[in-house]
Amino acid sequence: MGTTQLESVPEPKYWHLKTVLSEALDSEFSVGEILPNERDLAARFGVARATLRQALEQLELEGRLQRRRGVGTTVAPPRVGVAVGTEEQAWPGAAGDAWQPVDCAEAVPPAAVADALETGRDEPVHIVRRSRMSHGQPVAAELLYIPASSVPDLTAIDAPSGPARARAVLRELQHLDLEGQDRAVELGSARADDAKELDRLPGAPVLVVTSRFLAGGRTAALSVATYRADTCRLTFKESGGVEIDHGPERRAS
Amino acid sequence: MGTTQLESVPEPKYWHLKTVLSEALDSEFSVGEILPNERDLAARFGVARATLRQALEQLELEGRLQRRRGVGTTVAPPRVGVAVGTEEQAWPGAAGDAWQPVDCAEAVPPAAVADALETGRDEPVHIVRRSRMSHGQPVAAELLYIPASSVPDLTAIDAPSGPARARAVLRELQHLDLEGQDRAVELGSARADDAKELDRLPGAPVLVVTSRFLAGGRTAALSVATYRADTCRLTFKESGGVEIDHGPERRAS
DNA sequence: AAGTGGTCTAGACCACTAC
DNA sequence: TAGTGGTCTAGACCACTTC
Repeated sequence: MGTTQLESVPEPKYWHLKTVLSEALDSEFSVGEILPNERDLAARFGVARATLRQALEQLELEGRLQRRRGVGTTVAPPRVGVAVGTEEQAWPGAAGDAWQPVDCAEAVPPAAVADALETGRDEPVHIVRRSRMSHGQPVAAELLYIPASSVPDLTAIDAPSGPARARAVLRELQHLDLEGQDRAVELGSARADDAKELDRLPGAPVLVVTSRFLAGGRTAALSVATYRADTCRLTFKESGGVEIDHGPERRAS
Repeated sequence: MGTTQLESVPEPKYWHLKTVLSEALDSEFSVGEILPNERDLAARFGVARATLRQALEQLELEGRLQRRRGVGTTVAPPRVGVAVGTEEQAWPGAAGDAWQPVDCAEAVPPAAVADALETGRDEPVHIVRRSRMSHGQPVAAELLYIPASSVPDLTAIDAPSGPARARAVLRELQHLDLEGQDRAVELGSARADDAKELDRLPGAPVLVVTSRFLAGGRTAALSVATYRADTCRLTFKESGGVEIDHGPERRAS
């Protein structure tokens, strides 16, 4: 371990600043407390505001700070654990689902989605929008892509759009036999619409969870969920695990 | 869907720039190609270099670009899928493990780790350092924390440190009954040592995967793995899934 | 209206790579 | 040595929230 030669690099100012601020947060501030404004902080540390901001940005990325335009910078609470890999295989919309249907429409999906669904690139699919809350705050926004062939018995009687339509589509989905599922997590930045729903600015870092639901030997539904990367820790429960409460841990420094 | 009122926001320049560049990348550049340098690009678009850099930063975060000091900015290949949730429960170091032992030492872990392991905060544990490659590039660095009580039969004959020691510790670990495991993913920034191993600058965005290995009713080992967020897509295979090849997909725009 | 964070500029110098 | 991206400055103005 500790024997990597420190190679006389002049540490960037913002990096050092970040360390100093991080320690100050641990010892001198409590959750929710408001920090001095950026101009004052920069002056206090004798750096330009842009440099100070570079340090704050990193701390926000790590979930230590929360900044809101017009308000100020506050000390963030520890990240909330958000369960993603519920072990029991279940379709979206099954009982106990953490998501809330928001809307539904029929439209042509992005090419990458169409390819995964093996629908034609010009073929419209059902797109269900859902949102997920935790501790009173929005933590994720989801787009669920469902080919018409996955919900063949959807009646024209159901509402043509809106939450009622979304629920109808999800209800039909339950009729299929779920054969397996498949998940991927990657870093992304929030699109304008997701950002608004997550109460962040466009471009904010998000964890993008792509899930494929398999039935009848093909992808019967595809979910693209964007989680706030600053406030969320995605948890995956796997077989045999007892219940865990990570509590107010910090990442190993 | 599409009915969120567009509220007359003047789109920031860097955001618009990002969009323009993104489309240019799709249509006019191929993977590995070198972009014009930042000063030229900024001049070409009529913006300050800092603004141009803000756009490039986002594109790099999304895995579209790769920037290397002294070299230039190149078009990044699609993110590589890296399997994380191998369904078969197995201890680190089991056959077929994707990780390569690098080093091993005995030291006091960070407080958060000690708490998770339920060891005393001053009690040293084995710390195994491992690295993971994919397509010839380093994609992740890991610290594995193993309490002495989890490997009681570790003999003094084994090497006191280095890769041989690491292998010895891992070998002993296999003797325990793995009862379950537990995983979490969150966004972080690379520490200096991880950054060097991942061939990135300190502070680079990483996906931190924390895994707990349960045996004998407690946490017998804890792994903290940091994956390059720019180049990796973490994949989780779950029950029943057929093999999937996401291929050169892009995230749904 | 006052105060906050967000965007943007036009420079400068530094660290690193490649020739 | 020349060229690249990385850091830093000292300003300016804008968008947003709160009072």
